Amino acid sequence: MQRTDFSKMACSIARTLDVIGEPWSPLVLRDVWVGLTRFEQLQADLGISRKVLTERLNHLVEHDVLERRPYDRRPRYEYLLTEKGAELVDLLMVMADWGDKWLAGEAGPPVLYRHHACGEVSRVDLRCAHCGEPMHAGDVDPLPGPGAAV
Amino acid sequence: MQRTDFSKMACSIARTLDVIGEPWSPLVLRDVWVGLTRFEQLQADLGISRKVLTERLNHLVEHDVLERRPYDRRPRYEYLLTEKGAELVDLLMVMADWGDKWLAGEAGPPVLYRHHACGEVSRVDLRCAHCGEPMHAGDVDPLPGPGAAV
DNA sequence: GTCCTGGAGTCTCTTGAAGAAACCCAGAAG
DNA sequence: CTTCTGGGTTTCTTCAAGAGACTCCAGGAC
Repeated sequence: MQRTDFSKMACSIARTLDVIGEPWSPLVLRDVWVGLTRFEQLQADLGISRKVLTERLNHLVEHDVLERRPYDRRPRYEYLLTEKGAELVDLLMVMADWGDKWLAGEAGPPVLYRHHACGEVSRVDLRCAHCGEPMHAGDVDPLPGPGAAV
Repeated sequence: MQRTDFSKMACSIARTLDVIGEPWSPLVLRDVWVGLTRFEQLQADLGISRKVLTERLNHLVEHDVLERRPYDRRPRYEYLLTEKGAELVDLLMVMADWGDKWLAGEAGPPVLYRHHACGEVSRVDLRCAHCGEPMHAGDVDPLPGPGAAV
């Protein structure tokens, strides 16, 4: 694929893609989130090639999204979400929400989310951290920030 | 790449990836969002190969995320966000937010977002659509939904 | 000790996608 | 009638993804 290096771009979207933009990476993260934390489990669940799974796991560990931890004396490891990784799962929830709305079809969403705080099956809602009002793509103006390109 | 077909999986994350998971697609969407709507503009800004740009644009149009529209009598077209596409930009904002927090480094975020409603530079916040409390990956339990696999 | 098993990778080979860059086509300008 | 410009298409090369066999290591059975 001769992948372009997104990490150097002055764009947080591109930089994020550099971490989880490769094929399978988000699904690996989802699986770890729901408790499939071992190599064999991930390989079986995703049907991904072992070589690519190895590469993805290493990449995610390098970027401090997953932590590789022995779970037994033998060469047995499991992969756990770091704090950085857990916040990426927020992104996955938003992704799932869009898919639920636009791609689920007749059958309805394959997965529902029960919110601990209220106990209800609910959806995620994007709000302004400052005023609390809804904040969507059309509700904002992008402006150059301190880290903008020269 | 012999890309795996994510669209058949009973997972809204995988299905969403089928629409914008290919390399460059999110960046194409971002560019269209900020007003780079024409083939030449996109190609110049991203430095993407023309062939791949053609493929991505066609794919996004097929999936009703972008709309291809003539802007002159001649063979001149521009690409615009549909409603479905605009909601994908919400996802990009969350992606940018994560990148701002974890990958921006010394310089700070390259782009800031001013919220129309309050006029402040702000960040996006994930809340429960039901109770309004914060809703993050650790605050929910996933359960099988109506469209779950058999 | 020797054998067996299971987890966690590595290696090899083939196919196909990404990149680069040249080429093509329609309509307008001169 | 030639040139220019936007919007692609074509060709060719390189490199990543997929498939699946093979390896390595530790512990337990014998």
